Amino acid sequence: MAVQKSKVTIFDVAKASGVSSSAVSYALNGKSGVSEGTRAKVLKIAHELGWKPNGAAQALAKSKTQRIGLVLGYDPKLLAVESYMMELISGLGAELEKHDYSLLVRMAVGEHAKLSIIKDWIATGNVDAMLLVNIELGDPCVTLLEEHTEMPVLAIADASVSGKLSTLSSADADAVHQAVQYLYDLGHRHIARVAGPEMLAHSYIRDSAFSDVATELGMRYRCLHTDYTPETGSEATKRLLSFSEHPTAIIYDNDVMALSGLGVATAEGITVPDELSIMSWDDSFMCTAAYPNLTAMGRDVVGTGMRAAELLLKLIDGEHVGNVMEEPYELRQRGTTGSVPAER
Amino acid sequence: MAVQKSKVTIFDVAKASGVSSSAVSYALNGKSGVSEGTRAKVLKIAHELGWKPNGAAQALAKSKTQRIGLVLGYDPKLLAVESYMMELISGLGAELEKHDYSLLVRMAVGEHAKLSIIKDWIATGNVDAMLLVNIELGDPCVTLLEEHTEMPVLAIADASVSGKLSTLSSADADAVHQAVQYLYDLGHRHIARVAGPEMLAHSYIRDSAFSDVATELGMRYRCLHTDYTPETGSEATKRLLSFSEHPTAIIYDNDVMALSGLGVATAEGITVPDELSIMSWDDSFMCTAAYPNLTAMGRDVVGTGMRAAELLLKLIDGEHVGNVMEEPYELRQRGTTGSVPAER
DNA sequence: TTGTAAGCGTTATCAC
DNA sequence: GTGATAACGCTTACAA
Repeated sequence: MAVQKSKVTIFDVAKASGVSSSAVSYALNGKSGVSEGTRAKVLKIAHELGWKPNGAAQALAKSKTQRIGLVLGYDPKLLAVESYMMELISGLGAELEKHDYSLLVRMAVGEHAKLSIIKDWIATGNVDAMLLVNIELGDPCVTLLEEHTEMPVLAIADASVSGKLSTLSSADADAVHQAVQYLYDLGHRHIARVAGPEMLAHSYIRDSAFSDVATELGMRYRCLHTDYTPETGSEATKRLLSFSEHPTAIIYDNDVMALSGLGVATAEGITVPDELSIMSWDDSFMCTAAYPNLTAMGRDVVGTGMRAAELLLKLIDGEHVGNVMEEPYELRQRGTTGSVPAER
Repeated sequence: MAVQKSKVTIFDVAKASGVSSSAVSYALNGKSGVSEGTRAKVLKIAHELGWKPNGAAQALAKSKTQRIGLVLGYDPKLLAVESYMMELISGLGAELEKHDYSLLVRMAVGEHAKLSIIKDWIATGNVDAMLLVNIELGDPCVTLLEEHTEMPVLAIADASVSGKLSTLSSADADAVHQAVQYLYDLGHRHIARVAGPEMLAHSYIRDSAFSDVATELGMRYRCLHTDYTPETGSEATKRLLSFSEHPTAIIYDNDVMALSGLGVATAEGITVPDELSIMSWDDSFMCTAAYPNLTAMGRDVVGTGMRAAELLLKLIDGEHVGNVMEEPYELRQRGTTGSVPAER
């Protein structure tokens, strides 16, 4: 049972069990073609010898790598400022693990890096399928992958930006409705939003939804875009509060900015939530660590990762997936939102 | 130049250029064995046909996968609560990208999962090298990898826990010195620390260093362990502040807990930094988003990831690495630390 | 300089 | 049921 130094092959197992290499292959893969007796013997010996299939050889013979590809945009700031990606990877990885799949990660650093990594994977066959995240408006990656139907792809995005690709749709639009209605019910009639980068597709989706819902409810709505950092979040907040008739509620696209917004309000002597309500779109540990705890729109990102893994495996099996809805967001009411003051 | 649907092989390139497959291989790999004329022709045709090497075939022939393995402990909370891992991955990935390497990620869910993933990689040869992070005290992974010298490994850890493995050593011990000395110079003589899980090797390293330095300087020092979440951070803070003679400064092992500690102090009417100084060990966006901004011990984690990638590639090339020191931490003084009140 | 052919370790297709 | 043997696509001696 000692761990073998030199790698053992099916030929070694075959010799040790006195059968042919193909018999070994059948036995190990649970296929018919060998008697139960020899199968048992082969399995026993393979285990004793510590045999494991060589990944490269298996991949070459089966044209299956047992790998899912994930391209991350290289912006350490963006990646670090939110726990979204790490949670997604956690769920994805945990689910893939059950099916003997691994996650192959590459960083897209530079201009057309993302596109060329995808091209590379299509040509080299280094992954069995890909997960596409952070789609931008008019993203060329979508077009490329639409053409290459031989590469299974799942997009995590709003269905309106993922073209013909199979999609795990975010519940953003619904959540916007939920959030705005919540503030409306609290009496707010003038709200603002501190959003992420404008070119990100999901920013755009939220932008539109916010505008629509605010109009529908007859509320005043103002939106400023940032790069997700607390600095730009603070700036935006200051600008919003600089008007005498400032909004009575601000929704932030991530929790770091919500936190910095809370700080700005405090520094300017504006009481939260009595004079100003604050909501965060992400619900990370930060929201419960802050004082007062931040009201947030939360969702189960780890669960989304797991769901994505399941769908990817379906796609690899040639099953149809289409457009699947993500679990809805949940409004987690905490200490930074309240009813609007009777008069101002 | 149209993208080929069916994969093109070197034989296709060979036929199209009227040479043999080996000539093509030589030409494409920049090896001697072909005239410059044919090389140019082959390269041109290969490009026109959109040829890219098949990953599995190349891996099988060269016994090189162009992949680095990373095992993450599956605890979405732990992974999400800090940006450390995502930053490390960013740096790692960006540097690997330059050398045509990818990152293969697997989640260790369950008891001995980490160990068996490592065993799997040793046997299947699915990665060329491994990065070992989050080593625990007496970690069996270290022992296993020490035996398998054929698998290049870099540990990111304190050299005292990584055995004979090549190591990128954290500068934790030095940083502890720096932090405590800083508080001492501000007049603090009674400090406390809210630490992470006790079984993590780096917690232990810091534990020891803190004890030593405090003793050396003749300071009172108290330490409580948590699971890194804001809830346990708050609890620990409350306990520390419940004594009439409470510490005048608290250092937290991560920024979420520091933030929650700040909240606890505020809620109890203790002014920061006038009556209590607070420091965070990690410096993420949260520290500059909080109000007041949190003083923190920061370091360039992305840079550490890049350095790790370089060292791993060296190891793969058979070079000696040994024990390399990480860049030192940097004390980033902000609004939550100050001199101790003249009398209490 | 060029082409032929033997690996690399599997899986899959055949006859037997 | 079993065992040769040919793919899989590339690298690399070894011949020509």
